[in-house]
Amino acid sequence: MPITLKNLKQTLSEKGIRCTRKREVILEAFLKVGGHLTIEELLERVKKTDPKIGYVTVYRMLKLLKESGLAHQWQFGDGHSRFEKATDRHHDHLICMKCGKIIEFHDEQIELLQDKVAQKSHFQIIKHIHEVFGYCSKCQQ
Amino acid sequence: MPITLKNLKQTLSEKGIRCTRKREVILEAFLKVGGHLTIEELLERVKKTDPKIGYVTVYRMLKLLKESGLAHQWQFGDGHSRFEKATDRHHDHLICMKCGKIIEFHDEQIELLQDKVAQKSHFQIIKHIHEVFGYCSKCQQ
DNA sequence: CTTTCTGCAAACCCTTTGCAGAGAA
DNA sequence: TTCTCTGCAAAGGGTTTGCAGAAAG
Repeated sequence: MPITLKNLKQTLSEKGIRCTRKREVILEAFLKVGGHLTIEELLERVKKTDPKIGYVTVYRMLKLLKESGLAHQWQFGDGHSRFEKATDRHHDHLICMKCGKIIEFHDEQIELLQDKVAQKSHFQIIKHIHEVFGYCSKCQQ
Repeated sequence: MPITLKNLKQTLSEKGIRCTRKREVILEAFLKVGGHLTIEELLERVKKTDPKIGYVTVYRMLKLLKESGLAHQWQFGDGHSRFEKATDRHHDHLICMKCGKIIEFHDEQIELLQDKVAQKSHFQIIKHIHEVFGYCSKCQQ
């Protein structure tokens, strides 16, 4: 079941969370863009529809989505939280250190090996970050 | 070649970094403790030898070690930087989200598959982060 | 002496919260 | 009306820096 604006709104309403116009705008932007967004990045998109929406409203909306299990929060270590739709198929990234291009990848074999490693230590995996930094084809010298 | 206090000091001196008594104390503590230390944790150890050493001095020492390639800095997402002695061998981490335990792992096959993924996109790898979050054997219910 | 270190305090930067007015039900 | 939302401004919490005095070379 893909997350649509409609059923997302319903899920929220069932939890007694009001769906204001501003929250709709934030939801729409969040669903449309996809990927791992910082609060600032989402705010920027959202402002194109309604420039009066502020940082705090986006922040609180993402917090609600996270608490409702509809979004995941990531910390990649650059000091910015990143949020991702909960039902996005898991993927990792190749990140170009020069132009910032992001290439998504998913390798089932890597995931399986990772599971094996965890099993060896009786470790229960909840989530993982696998980010590869370097230079994309255009930025290599 | 294991990192000893002696050759560490030499490496630093070659870079024109002064080795004061306070820095020696910090170095000794850093080498002795091992593991993944936050600045506060290292400061606590260091204060047992010289209570007059402050947070900033530890902070700047770790920054120097990192810039000299003698320590690695990690961000595990709890808002605290963690520092680790540089080792010859690359490794990644299983991180317990409850007790904070850190299990190191290295899997050559994963690295090879990662190389393959990058090759497919003509991507030149410089470094990567592969952090697995979940619950260690003791923290599972 | 000259240059680099050190500690304090303050600046930073992102996140989080208190509060009064705005908006939904 | 009554409740929740929203935005501002300010507080938090860890990291980073400016500066004057201390210490190394």
